[in-house]
Amino acid sequence: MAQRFYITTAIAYPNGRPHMGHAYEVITTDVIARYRRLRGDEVRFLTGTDEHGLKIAQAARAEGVDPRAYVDRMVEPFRAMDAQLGISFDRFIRTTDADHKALCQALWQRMAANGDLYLDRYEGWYSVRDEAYYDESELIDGTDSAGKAVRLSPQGTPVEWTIEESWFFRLSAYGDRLLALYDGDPDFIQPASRRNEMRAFVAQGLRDLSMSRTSFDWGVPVPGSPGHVMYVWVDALANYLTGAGGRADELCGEWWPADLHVVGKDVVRFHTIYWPAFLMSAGVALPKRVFGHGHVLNRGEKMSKSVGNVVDPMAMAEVFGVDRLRWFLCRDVAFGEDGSYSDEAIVERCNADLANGIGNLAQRALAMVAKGHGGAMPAAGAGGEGEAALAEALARGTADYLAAMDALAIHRGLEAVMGMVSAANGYFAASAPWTMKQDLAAQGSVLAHALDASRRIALLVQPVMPASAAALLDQLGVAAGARSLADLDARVPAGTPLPPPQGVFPRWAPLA
RNA sequence: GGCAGCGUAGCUCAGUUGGUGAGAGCGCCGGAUUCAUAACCCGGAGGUCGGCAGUUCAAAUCUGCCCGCUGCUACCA
Repeated sequence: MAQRFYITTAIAYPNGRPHMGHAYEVITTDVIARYRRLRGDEVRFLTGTDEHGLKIAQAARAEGVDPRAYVDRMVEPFRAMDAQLGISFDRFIRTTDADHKALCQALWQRMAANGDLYLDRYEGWYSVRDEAYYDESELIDGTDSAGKAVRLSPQGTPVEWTIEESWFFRLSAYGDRLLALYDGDPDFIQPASRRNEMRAFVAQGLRDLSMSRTSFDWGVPVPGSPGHVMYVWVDALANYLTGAGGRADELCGEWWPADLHVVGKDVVRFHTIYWPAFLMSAGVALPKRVFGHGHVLNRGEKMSKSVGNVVDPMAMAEVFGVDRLRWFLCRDVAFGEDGSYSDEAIVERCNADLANGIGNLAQRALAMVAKGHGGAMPAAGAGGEGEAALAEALARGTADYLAAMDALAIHRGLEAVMGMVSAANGYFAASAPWTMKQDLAAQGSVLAHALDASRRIALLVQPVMPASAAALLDQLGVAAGARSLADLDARVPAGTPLPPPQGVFPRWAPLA
């Protein structure tokens, strides 16, 4: 029976254009989703946008448009990016979707019914200009026009001690249960370094959480409490329930609980402390795992407008091709850690792995088949030591790949695949089929073994490079219905006509 | 400041509970080869395993100190 797998990305905050960080998250999550499908799992993949909150309201107002109109426009580049990058989501959720609003309010009422929400006052240093509270430690000292010493926000705007009515969530009551969760299931938070941080955070004691705002209205209204909108994270996190098919009358949709939330390391806290606490309060099952990925840096530097290194992932995909970008990000960046990218690194990596490795392996065998074997898959003989060694390397590589992918070590999985490529190219060179012109059967056998290695490799890289892998499998004569993990040992029958070879992974010429 | 972690070949990193000769990939150099996308294959280049001092028959792997770096340290997300 097919296993069900519900996977999500964090939802993006569309107060700007999508950047490489967004692309990285949806790509890696897509790879995992496709991998599960390849394994035969029944997958639900959710992604989308987080459209409420102060910053959106401010940005909309700055443009003099309605917030709804603003987000309707801002969401489009995110959709376009997903389409361009081949993101195979099942639903693109927007927190402004009608079904989501209803679910949020139901979730709220469940938490309230459990006695975890209470009305109190939130006090703090508030900047009217920024419409935001700041912690004492964030304030800087300055002087006003009269030369008097005053306290300023990090943006240099004046702040004043303000008291606002707010709903609070009894987060403080959940510390022990959260610690028990982390300790009872070490995989709940990954990587381990993040788990340690979150554990330390909880262990130091939790304060109750301000759950509503009255200073602006762009959010989900708190039921029965006019003037209050929900703290944006309540609304944002709840998207995973809505996306699972949850409704106001039944919070748990058919896909809940999530098997995996893939999120950036910067939002791990919200997903591993607030979110489980909310769910515990509402009496809803917890997600099984939260994975905090690292950030990808442009040449090792954080992207910033002042440095002038903000990269548009769509332009990048345009230049290099979607699959090259996907391959690079998955192969060159250790999943869970920060990584770095540059044009040079992408070209280098893709030329080495794709053009010289995977592509060349297929091409050298296919060319000989086209030339000397009438363009039909030759018969594979029983083979000798060389074939046995190759088979063993392929089996080991496949096992390593599966283990790594199951453990979310995507980069390790691809490393294992490259080991298979290396073994196959080694086998080809050692067998030297081009010297067997006098014995076409022997030559054909070597080619068949090499092509089968290519087939196995192409099968495994499908999650990362869907389009290229499909093109390669076409070249290899693999039937459309024989491309899942279950077909790993299904060799292409001898005699199968193979189309004229065409390089799937052309070498990238030196940058101009 | 507190807590956690890291610092191994030019680059990115592997190195279980301390023990035969310190590794991989990329890049680089040399060789071989010519089926292939000047790719593939083979070999090499030798890095005080951040520094110092210890524990031990034996430490990259344990302890202490020092230097450097990173992350977390809550209500913008």
